[in-house]
Amino acid sequence: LVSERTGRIHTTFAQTVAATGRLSSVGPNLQNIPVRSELGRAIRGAFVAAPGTSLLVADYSQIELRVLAHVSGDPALCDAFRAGEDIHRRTAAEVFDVEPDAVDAERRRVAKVINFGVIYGMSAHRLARELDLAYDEAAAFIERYFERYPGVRRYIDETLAFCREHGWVETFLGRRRPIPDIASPNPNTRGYAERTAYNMPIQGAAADLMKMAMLHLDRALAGSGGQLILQVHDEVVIEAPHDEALGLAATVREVMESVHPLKVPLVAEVGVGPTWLDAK
DNA sequence: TTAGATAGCGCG
DNA sequence: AAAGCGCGCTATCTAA
Repeated sequence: LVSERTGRIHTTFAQTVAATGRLSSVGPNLQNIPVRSELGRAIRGAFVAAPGTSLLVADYSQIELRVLAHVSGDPALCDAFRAGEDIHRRTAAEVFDVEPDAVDAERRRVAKVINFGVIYGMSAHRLARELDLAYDEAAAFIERYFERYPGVRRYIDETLAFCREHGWVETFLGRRRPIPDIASPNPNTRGYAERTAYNMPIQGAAADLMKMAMLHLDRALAGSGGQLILQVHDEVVIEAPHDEALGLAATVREVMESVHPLKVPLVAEVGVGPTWLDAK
């Protein structure tokens, strides 16, 4: 897969594949390079900057949950992000009815799974299995989540009502996805369509924002030696000469955070290093 | 030999 | 795996 022209490996980004508006990466897929395990991290460390350059890795912090706060307008969720809180800690505090400072690691872990899972329709059954809880306990957590974040419940209900009426949903920036199965008589098919319907405006909006940011970044980098070389959904990798890297980091962060004003702040974190691993 | 489907596993 | 969503690649099996 090494290019004869550049001596490097290049992916191809497919722009009309993912139904949510995300890019996909093929030939090879560079959006699923391992990183979570020890061995995985070693593999990611094999991706190195060209001689004389550094890698900048810039990723959006909790972008989907921030989009959820924006589209739902939920007071507690918006409040948490505006205050710069740790969102998983905040959810734990809400669900377990304790002060954020009193949240231990275990309860934060539970809340993290709830934050990522419940809003996309995770069942109490799966939550129970994943967290090794009793079914009734898991069901109670989900119920509690929606009590504390009633705007999220409203967002889901209103999005489903809209989808049932029109047969499609859209991001707040106007990207549409047809959901014909919303009217299916088959409960499994319809259930899948419903979860898809309220997921797409969130995942899709995050994709919209990143695409806009990439256009702005390309423009901002134009006069420099830096260039975009990779995108991994909520993260971009930029290669820049050593002497420009640190200065560009601040610019990249500013461009990404100001791409489009939301009801809550957008936060981007930028790291610099000799490898893809070190730059995070 | 090739195409299509499935299982398993990597990422956000 | 599962009532979380979105992808791509390799190995394996079946059918043509």
